[in-house]
Amino acid sequence: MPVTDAEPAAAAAWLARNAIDCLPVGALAEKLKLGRPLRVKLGIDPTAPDIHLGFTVVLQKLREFQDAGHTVVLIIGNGTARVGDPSGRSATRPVLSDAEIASNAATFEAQALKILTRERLEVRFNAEWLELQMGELFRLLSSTTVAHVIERDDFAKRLAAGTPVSMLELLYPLLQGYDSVAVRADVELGGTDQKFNLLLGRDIQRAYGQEGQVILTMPLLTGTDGERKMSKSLGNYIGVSEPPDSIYGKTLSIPDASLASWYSLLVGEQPDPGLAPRDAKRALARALVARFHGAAAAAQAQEAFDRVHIRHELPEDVPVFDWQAQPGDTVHLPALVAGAFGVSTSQARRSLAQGGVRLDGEPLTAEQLDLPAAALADRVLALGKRRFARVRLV
RNA sequence: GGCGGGAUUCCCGAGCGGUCAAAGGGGACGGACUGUAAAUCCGUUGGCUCUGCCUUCGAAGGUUCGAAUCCUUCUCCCGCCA
Repeated sequence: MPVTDAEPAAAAAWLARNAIDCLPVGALAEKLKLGRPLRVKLGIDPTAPDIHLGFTVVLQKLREFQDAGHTVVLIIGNGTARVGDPSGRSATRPVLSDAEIASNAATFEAQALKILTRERLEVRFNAEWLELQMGELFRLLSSTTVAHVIERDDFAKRLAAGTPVSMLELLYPLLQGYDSVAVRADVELGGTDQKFNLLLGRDIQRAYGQEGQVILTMPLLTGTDGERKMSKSLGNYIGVSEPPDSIYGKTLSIPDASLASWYSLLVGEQPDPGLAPRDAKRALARALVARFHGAAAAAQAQEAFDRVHIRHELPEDVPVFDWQAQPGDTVHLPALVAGAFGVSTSQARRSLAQGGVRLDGEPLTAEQLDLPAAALADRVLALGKRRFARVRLV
């Protein structure tokens, strides 16, 4: 696909339409006027091998650049991962081992290709150029002042609060900027939390005699908790590689208040205003499953969810749990429940006491701690609303 | 180099030498309700052969009838001053 011949100002406006910042003002249109494919950079910290929905917001923007004929330069930060990105962190991040970095990076590209196209994609590892000689490192360090770096919001907060900030972390933004120099980036994307780093990249490029990159920041997607940004370490994320049922269910679990922002960041448009929140959420969940697993899987996920949660029926395929007993034996329920669902015996007792365990839909009471095995054979045990196991005596 | 502070159950964070498996919050789990695994409310939240027993409070020793709470040493972390 050729570089789009659309009018540069209009093209720039389109690309920046849902971005928070596109700086400097007017610079993107100027770059587009060059009439050549731009080099659009995105740096990835290979700490988490799972790409989650929040990250796809940025990836989709990259895809738009690709579709317009530009080149995406994906930088796997195997060099900088030895440092750890301090963005938004309140504590020092642990440094990853080479082995962890390698395995994480390996799964990353494959997942990114669920959204990016392989054409006009350049994948680079920054360890390639981060073995800096002292002289080169000094040149990089002299491009930036301490005052400038500690202006950054999270550094400022941590310093004010007296929490530690290591020299290594201070160095991170400079190394990220050096990446821009190394790949001669025209544009760099990131979440809004990356604004400082992206801007610093401009300064560093200019210190190296290059034209400064345009920076484009995308809004951060809220996590499934509806409060904090989606992040692997906060456990409020939906990974693009998760199974359909999981993506569907987790999407339905977001608070209604998150619907509008999820729609705008993930779908690109708002739901039909006449749609009830519940139905808008179902449509969103279906769209997301369809995006990563196909329309058929989406329909199936919805059906599976309705079956279990709305009609309170059994899932289509209930896992079988083998239990060693003769039909005449007595079965101690806490042990059975613990074994079937992988919880502790104590936890199983609590669930039993709270009426959280059902046999073929009938709640078991705390008094029935022992049942004859024959009463359990081939019946379905349920813990809570969504864990099922069919008991099979062996 | 000097002085001081801290390490508690998944996380944060309270914990007079006994009544501490350890407050409170978060998270998680279960229940009720419902339009969903939303919201709200209630309950539970170390393990087990469970009216009792066992293992936890950075590590190792010690004092004591008895320690998360006192002492010693050690490891790690942090602040202030230089």
